[in-house]
Amino acid sequence: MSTYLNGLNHAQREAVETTEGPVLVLAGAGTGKTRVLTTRFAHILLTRRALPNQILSVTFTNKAAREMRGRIEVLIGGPADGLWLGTFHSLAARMLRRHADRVNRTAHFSILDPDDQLRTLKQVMEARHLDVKRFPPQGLIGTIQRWKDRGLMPDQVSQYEDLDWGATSARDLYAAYQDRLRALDAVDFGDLLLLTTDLLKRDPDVLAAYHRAFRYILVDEYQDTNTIQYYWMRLLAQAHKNVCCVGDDDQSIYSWRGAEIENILRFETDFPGAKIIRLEQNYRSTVPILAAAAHLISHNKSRLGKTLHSGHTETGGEKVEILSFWDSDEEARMIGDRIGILREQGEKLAECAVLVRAGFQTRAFEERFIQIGLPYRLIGGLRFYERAEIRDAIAYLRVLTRPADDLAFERIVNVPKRGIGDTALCRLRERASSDRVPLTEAASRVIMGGGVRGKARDSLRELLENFWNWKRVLREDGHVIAFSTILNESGYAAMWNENKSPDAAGRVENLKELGRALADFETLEGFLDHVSLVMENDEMAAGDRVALMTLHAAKGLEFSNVFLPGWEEGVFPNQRALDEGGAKALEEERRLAYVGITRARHRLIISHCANRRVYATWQSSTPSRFTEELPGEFCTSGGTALPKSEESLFVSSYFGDARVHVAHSITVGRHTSTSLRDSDDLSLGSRVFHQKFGYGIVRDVDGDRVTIDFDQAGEKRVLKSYIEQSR
DNA sequence: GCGTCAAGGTTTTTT
DNA sequence: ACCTTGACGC
Repeated sequence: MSTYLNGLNHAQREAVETTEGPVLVLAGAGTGKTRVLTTRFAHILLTRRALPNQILSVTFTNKAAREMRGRIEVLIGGPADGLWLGTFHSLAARMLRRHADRVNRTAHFSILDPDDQLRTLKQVMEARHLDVKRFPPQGLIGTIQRWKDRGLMPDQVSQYEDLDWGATSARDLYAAYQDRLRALDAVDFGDLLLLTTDLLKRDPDVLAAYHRAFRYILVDEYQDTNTIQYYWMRLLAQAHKNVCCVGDDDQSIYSWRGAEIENILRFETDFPGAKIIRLEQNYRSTVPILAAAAHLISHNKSRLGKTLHSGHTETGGEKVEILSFWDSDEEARMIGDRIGILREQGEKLAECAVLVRAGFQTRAFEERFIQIGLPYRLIGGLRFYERAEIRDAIAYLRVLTRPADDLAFERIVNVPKRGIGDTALCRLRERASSDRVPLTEAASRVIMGGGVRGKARDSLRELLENFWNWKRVLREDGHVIAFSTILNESGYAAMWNENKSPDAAGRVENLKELGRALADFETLEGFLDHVSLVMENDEMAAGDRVALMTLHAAKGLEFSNVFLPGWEEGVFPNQRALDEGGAKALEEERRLAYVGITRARHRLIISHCANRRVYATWQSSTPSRFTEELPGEFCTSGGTALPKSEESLFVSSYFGDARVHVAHSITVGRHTSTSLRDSDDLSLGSRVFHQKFGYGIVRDVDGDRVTIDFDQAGEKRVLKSYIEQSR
């Protein structure tokens, strides 16, 4: 009989067995969401409602897709090939390749990474003589991306939300950028969904074909879908409406990327009669951890309302620890030691995770873990394909397979150095734009026509000849052999082999790794997509290691022991997020804290530091307001920093010969922390002291920045937190 | 065309 | 403190 249904609770079972019609599963953290999704998948197969390739399963990350694939393979007892299972972007890419001609691309279009995007936009701006300094292209990329997230083509952007951008406007630059992408035979991440959705809207035949192809649709992490993802899903689901979306509004942490929590509310409107199932039995965490999560998230106002109950009968469990440390080095040291103790007690390192708010926080931990020889894996960070050597190697492959890919050509034309510099490249660009041909073609024309002379000409000719040879090798001997031929004959491999810098060896290793990965693919096309959409940094993935990652990267994972360091105002909640998004952002920060807490099964240790290094200087910091939002009866406090009551005392002291009002002054060893309280008002004309520039008079105050006329250094704009008032 | 030096920004989170 | 970028000189 159907053993795969055994052990499901009532709600889970309902979510699995309600296969027909629209279903929205509101699944709290640790309520068996993934289990429901995979069992539902298996149920549809085993009751012969559909074949494996007739189910479209969408996940948010590649990691989630891999895990789901693995679990499905266990359930159906065999390899799960040919499934339509992946991220929104990878599934959309797969569709878009099939119909590339309908969106003015070849089937071999390139998928640009963020770096390529930026270069392209810069070029577009420079072509219009826009000052890249006054109008930062990064900002414009963000604006364009958000428009794409909302499904807006350039001509659909209303003039009211258009922005002036020098002599032109953001919308016009968006249009020009899209034209440039088309000329490059390329798309960016956002286009994968935008162009696919546009095609499905425009072409009823294509849409109908997908309606026939997919009988069932499953969507994971539904709370994090943005508008374009929602349109895409709705278009595909509208015929049969057999769509099951699983999500948790309390774990919505991607609004900055255009995620719309409204999609959950919209679901009931767009799919009338949708069945709503709530999963509220938590099987993951102990009572104190659940209590901490529930207490914290109850401070949020905008929630759909969902109560998490413990699915366990036992009521024990260690209290949540809240620790105070002097600075981030001590925090890393103590957490490292603590993990060492856990290991001695028989805990697996792979069951320990350190989850941080922002990437820069991982450094202190990496340094400490290396020092004490604690094996760890850094998840996220610089992804494999973002490394320069990988991008270079890929660019060589792209130049050969995608003739219009000027970005790839420009990237490698002078790497390794061949004496083809700016002047030669300018000639090529001029020729390319006047003849309306890609750079590779322009290069051969310029050589013939004599536009470039000397060393540049010889090198360029040699490179083009190499291109021809490598293309032949690619055709005749396949991509694996071609890859090593290219690296050797181009001099690229030699460039790194001869490099004396300490990371050169690692780069050579990465190139070898790339070669191995290449061998896993039948075609170069499939591989290139894999690299830009899926490939992650897995060099340190194997073995029993502590996981070190951002909270965002931790979504969907669970660990027995979870450390949440850096719970300080400004770091978490993140000041920049609050500045940009206000009260709404605070709630999202709180949801992020909720995600962090609910990753823990047995042990949860939250910590904060009294001092943190910001760029080159020390700043004192106060514990995160979130620590106040945890239930006291389920928490204990500890750590090595001074107790909070003493810490918040205001102490008058002398600094040099001037009396200074010190917000917070703790002295341990040689460290002394002094700073101006945020609430301190600086009046114009008052005399202040700055640690680097000395004494001066306040001339202007702008938020946390102050313009000061220094006695010695002249007028400077400095951060308020670095100055002290002298009275 | 390439190397050296100064200046300025950097640290939010990701497909 | 670090890294990337641009200006300048050879």
